[in-house]
Amino acid sequence: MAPRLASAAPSPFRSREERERDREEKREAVLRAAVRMFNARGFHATSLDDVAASLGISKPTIYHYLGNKEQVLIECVTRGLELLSAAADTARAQPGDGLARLRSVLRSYALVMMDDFGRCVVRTGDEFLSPEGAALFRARKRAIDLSIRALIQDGIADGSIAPVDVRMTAFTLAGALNWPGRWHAPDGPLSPSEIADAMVDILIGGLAPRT
Amino acid sequence: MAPRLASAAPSPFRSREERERDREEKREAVLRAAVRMFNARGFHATSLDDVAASLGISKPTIYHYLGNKEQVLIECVTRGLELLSAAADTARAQPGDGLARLRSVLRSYALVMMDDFGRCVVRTGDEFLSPEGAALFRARKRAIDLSIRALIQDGIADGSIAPVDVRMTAFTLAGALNWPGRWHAPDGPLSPSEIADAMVDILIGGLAPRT
DNA sequence: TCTCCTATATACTCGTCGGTATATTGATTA
DNA sequence: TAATCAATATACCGACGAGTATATAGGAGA
Repeated sequence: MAPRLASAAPSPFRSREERERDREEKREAVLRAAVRMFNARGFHATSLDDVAASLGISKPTIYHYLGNKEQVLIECVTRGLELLSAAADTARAQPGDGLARLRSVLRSYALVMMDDFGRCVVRTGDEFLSPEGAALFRARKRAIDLSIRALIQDGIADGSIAPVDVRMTAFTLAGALNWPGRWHAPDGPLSPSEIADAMVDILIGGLAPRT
Repeated sequence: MAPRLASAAPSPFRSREERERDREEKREAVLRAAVRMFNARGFHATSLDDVAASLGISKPTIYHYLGNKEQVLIECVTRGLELLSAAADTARAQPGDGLARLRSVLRSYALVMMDDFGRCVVRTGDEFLSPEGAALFRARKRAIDLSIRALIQDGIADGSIAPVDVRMTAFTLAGALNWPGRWHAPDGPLSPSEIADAMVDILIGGLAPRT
């Protein structure tokens, strides 16, 4: 049999980068499986044995990739917080007045809340984390809150938003948008995008200045 | 020494009703202690030994009054749901147009969410309950949701509320008002009443018909 | 080829916690 | 006064689950 070209038949011998990519991929798979189970059954009610079983591997393998159970949770929450931060930052950099940009941020925020990792942020109370974990967690959530507040400020400054209590408004908006993270079922009749649009419309309705 | 009047010196011998009242009082004390710890540390992270210790009693005493751990949680959640239902029903029966009555319901709802038992409703996901418990739980939450929807309908009918998507509006309003149950700390600078007013104003703002 | 590192498994330890068996005390009732 | 019941405690059991000790197999590098 003629020897095959390297490009046609990928060698079973992995290079350095390939192995690192493999490793990353496996880590990611563990995280995905874990976050799904955490969301469905709760953190304390999910054992790492369960997570391992759902991937057809054994518990020590999870420890090999992720250290310990809290670390798994922290990585999941961090993923979610990163999505949220990204949503806030990119939408904030767009053109348009304050109200338009706020709308855009809220929409993205709502969508993240219907993603596995976004959900996890909302479902993970401080009480599940160690004090250090909780502090980190709070700091990141605060940064996102400040982003939203800044946007509301901008809107008030440029006249696209009525003069409201910035702090309470940010709390209220975020609170409402967090909620789908608790009840949204991916198989419902409305798509995440439709839900996000509907909620944002309702919330934004009261902010425009009365003409 | 002269014998005292019964009214002046309460006898140490308790009557039937007194004993029943005592029992009820103790049950209530257990529930209060439990709900506080559940809210602070999470259901799974709170052991009944902890709850018992916080009352200076022993675990079997809790079992004597309440059966088992899930029962304790169910009673707490039920208390909260009753407060919520009561808030919805009494405010709904008041005079005024739909918008005014909705405002009143939302305000009461928000206040309940800053009470120990109200908080517990929001912090207790279905995943903590047995299937039967979760079903009961969902049914009662649904009833409350329907109350709010009915009120929005009324407001649309009488012209005090703009024609909105009733279902999504009810979800959004309730979602926003649920949130204080997760972050509100009783020692913050704003009183529950102030928070409730501020949130309701923000949420209601968008519902009045544009003139 | 010998050694070392990575990935993975099996099988264990140990603490925690829900729940229970049983004893005790004292008031209630027949 | 004997029998009973309510209230409470101590001491235990059994399960579960986080985390670990240890073994193995095979590729990577010297």
